[in-house]
Amino acid sequence: MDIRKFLLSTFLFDSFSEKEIDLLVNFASIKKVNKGEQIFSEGQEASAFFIVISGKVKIYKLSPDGKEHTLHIHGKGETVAEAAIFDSMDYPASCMAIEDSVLVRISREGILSLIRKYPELAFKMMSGYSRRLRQFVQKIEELSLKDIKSRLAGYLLENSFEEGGALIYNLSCSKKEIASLLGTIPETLSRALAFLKQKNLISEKNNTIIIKDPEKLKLFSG
Amino acid sequence: MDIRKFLLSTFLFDSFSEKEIDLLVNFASIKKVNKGEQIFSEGQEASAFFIVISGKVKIYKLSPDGKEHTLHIHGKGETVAEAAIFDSMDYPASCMAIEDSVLVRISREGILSLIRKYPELAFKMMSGYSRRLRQFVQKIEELSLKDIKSRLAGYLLENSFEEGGALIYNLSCSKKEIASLLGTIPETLSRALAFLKQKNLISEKNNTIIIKDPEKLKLFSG
DNA sequence: AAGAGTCTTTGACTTAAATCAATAAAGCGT
DNA sequence: ACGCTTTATTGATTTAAGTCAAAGACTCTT
Repeated sequence: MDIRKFLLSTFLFDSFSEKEIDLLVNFASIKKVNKGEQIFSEGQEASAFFIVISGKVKIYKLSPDGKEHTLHIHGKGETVAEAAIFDSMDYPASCMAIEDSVLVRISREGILSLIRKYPELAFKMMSGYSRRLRQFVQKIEELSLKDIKSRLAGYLLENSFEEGGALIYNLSCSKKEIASLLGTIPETLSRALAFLKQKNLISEKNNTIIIKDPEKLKLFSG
Repeated sequence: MDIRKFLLSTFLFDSFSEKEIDLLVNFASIKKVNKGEQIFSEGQEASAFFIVISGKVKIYKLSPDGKEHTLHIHGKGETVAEAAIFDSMDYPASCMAIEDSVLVRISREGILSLIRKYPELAFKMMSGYSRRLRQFVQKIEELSLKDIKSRLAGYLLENSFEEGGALIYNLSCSKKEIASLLGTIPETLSRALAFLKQKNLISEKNNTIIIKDPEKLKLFSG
């Protein structure tokens, strides 16, 4: 298992050179967690951030009445909690494995000392931050001015891939989780999916959604 | 408009010291553009990035058949094209003012040389990115699990200040803008305000909102 | 294979907020 | 001051999405 390759696939480090990645690896370690295991909790001191090698973890917050809202699900190659490192000493949300997972842990002190020594690395990371920020802005826009059907259509197009000439989305996590990602509840997602099926834009079997008419779906996501 | 003050109010530079801002200002200039004026074009060398002081600009791409597609609209306080700067790349899309606008222009070479010389500035900037990210996380949370009345109550408490023993919120911008900030429309904001007034939690006169009962309002924002 | 448990779907209902529409009030330029 | 435009409020209606409830499908365990 080559940690370097994974680091190069994250938005924060994808423009690092091999040598720069080697420097980074000095501060990285492997962390294995079981499904349901807590990785960190909201309010804890942020001593490190993580990158998922395999499995899936969710970032979530609890609302005052104890309801859980998933902000993000991180899969293979994605970074977790890097925002907490430079700003607060505390994690701004909680993180839990939703599958047995393997993570790279990068220590806060490690990454900070590295940037002090090699400021060029900061340029590359800031470019990554900038991109991440735009993702959030887009999510807020979508939440406030698109309905569920549009958000679902956009999500499917965004996360599908081509396979044998057809656009495929793999239902790798539960619809409950997807609903939460889209800022809604399972019932509503279920109805939205039914609607798109009924319009013959998608079909579903064996935990995969087949996008039958990407063009029309794109119109919907508008 | 004092560039220093403005820069200190942006998320990217708000933790800079006076001296650091002075260094930055050496590479900053004001750029005024009229509605419809081009700010940069796709493929040009990215020689600078911008922060919007007033007005609005759009980021757009032209498809091969000449059709324009708006990717994003940036308003006051937002950064434009900074990813391209850190990537040392060409502008990946074009930018045009859609209103008469005023921007700060910060040269690529300027900001890069500054960070090379003072790597600590990169921490402050990344910390700025982090804080902004957390703001967005919070905004997403509020949008998905609070109703307008709660969001308004929270917003008022968040943005009010004490004056003569009373909590005051100054209506410095139009209610239209506040509505947009809260992710709703003026009519709904108007009704939410009326509701809070009717509950005797707030009152309004002369473009100021007086929070008469902060404790009860706090309960509402929960 | 049977039972317990969670997911998922579907239906009936409720509610928050958007839309549509019509005034009223406040700015602004001449 | 006068129109003219933009902004703000209020009412009636519609709609999207949440809630509640029930049943079917799917795991997992024993």
